[in-house]
Amino acid sequence: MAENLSASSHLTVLVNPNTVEAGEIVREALSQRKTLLLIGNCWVHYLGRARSELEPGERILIIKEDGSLLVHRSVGYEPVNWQPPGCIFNTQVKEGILEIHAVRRKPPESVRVFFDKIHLASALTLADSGELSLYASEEDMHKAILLEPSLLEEGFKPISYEKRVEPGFMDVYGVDKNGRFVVVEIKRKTAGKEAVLQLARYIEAVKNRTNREVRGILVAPNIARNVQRLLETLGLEFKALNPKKCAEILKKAETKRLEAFFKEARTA
Amino acid sequence: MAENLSASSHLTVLVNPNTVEAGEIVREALSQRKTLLLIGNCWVHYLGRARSELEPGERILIIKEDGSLLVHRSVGYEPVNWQPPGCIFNTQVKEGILEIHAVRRKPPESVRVFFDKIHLASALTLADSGELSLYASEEDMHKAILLEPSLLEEGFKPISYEKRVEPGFMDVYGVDKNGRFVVVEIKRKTAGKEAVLQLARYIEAVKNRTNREVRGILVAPNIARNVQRLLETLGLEFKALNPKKCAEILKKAETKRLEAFFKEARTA
DNA sequence: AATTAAATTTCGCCT
DNA sequence: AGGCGAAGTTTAATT
Repeated sequence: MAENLSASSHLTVLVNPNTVEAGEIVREALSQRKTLLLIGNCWVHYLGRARSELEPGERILIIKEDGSLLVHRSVGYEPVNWQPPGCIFNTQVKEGILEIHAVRRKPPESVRVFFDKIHLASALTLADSGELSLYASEEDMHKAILLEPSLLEEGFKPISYEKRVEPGFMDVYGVDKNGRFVVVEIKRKTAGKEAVLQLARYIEAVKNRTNREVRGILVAPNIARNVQRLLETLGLEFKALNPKKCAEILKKAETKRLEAFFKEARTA
Repeated sequence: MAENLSASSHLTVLVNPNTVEAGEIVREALSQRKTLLLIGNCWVHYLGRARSELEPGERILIIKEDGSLLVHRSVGYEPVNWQPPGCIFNTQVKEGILEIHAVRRKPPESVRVFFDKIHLASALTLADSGELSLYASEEDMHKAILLEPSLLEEGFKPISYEKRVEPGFMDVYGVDKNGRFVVVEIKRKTAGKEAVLQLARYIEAVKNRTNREVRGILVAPNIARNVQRLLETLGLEFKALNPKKCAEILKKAETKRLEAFFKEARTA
């Protein structure tokens, strides 16, 4: 009844296989470290950090080469059931039902997926060496300010970055044109209460250690209106800076300059 | 060159289609609110809260009925590129390249996926009304009530737990704020007739032994409608309680307990 | 609608 | 290996 379409050794496809035929595909994928794709009616038991039961319904099951498992419903960004990479799998067909069991240690977890009807089964090899480049991340904003300190304000001189202090890591740390210490907290998107409080904690820590006055500047594309008041109350400052602009600056700047800066900063 | 397998109106599958043929499937899925599955060589541009570029490689693209988009690589739990539900899509085939463009407002974001080779294309309808239950065990519900008796009602004080009486073991046994005895029967799922009758038997046994008035409370996420009448007839009460909520309470309590322990350990 | 808190968070980096 | 912080976090609950 199933129609077999093996387009190549990289792709096996079965449409409407019975559970035994599907089981073969599953074993092929798991044993040969291929990606498995299964679409059909299934139910799922999960037991581990929490526990869940998923009633029967038609879903998409994906098992990847790294031993991760995803069960996706017809809606939603997140999988309804899953297992992170590194699982060990077990498969069996009993009384017309295909069971796939994924287990991992640390933490001990188990996901069991049961299929009684499979619409599509496929084992495939995905050749993928392409690289993902993420731009305008928060780290890029750090770099941009180190590279072009006037982005923060005229005369600012960075001393260190990602410096460890009491509550965590300060994004950027330096002195202004008048020689006063400046702690900079950077957010890629609208700064909320958390960012302000975080900055306040750093300020407090640095004040205690240096026994000198310290300015705190929050850098973000914008700040929540109610948070603005909190900022002022705590005697902190805000500097609007667009991540996009940082990306452009980084693009213009040569990698060499950045490397040179870090080398110099390290020896300083 | 493509092999067409329309197993039913709910499932269209094309193996090794050209980009034009694949484009038809994409449009079918998008216009009819079906789930789209595309496997092939693609590259992706993302622009929105951040920005990213994904170099060419073989991946799995899923577009769901709710307008969410996922691009999965051969490894990893997370999609390499995605778009949350509510996107608007645009498709075109130009110079042998299939482009799918997903846009959403608030925040303004755009994901463009380009395919130049498609191994598998499918449009499908996933019938899925199954419910996901994420919960704690029945024993966890017992513990939660013992830990936080107000979950049952204000002023309740548990006396014993899993106490042996004539027909078996009572789940929880205590007194209410007026000093009246209370027998509690707990069910993790919808309470049925058996649960009510079980509770009635305990009540009877306790009444006979104590010769005092005894209240009976059935605790469950909900109760079957016809059973509700039986419950009232027998003079029993119902208290809705979600297993998930119990799990949360236990988790919080555990956290507090640990914090207390560490604090004590530190001072010791 | 905006904000806060949780998640079976996952993921990466550093100690 | 464990711990901490960030994420294009997403999602649910709450104001």
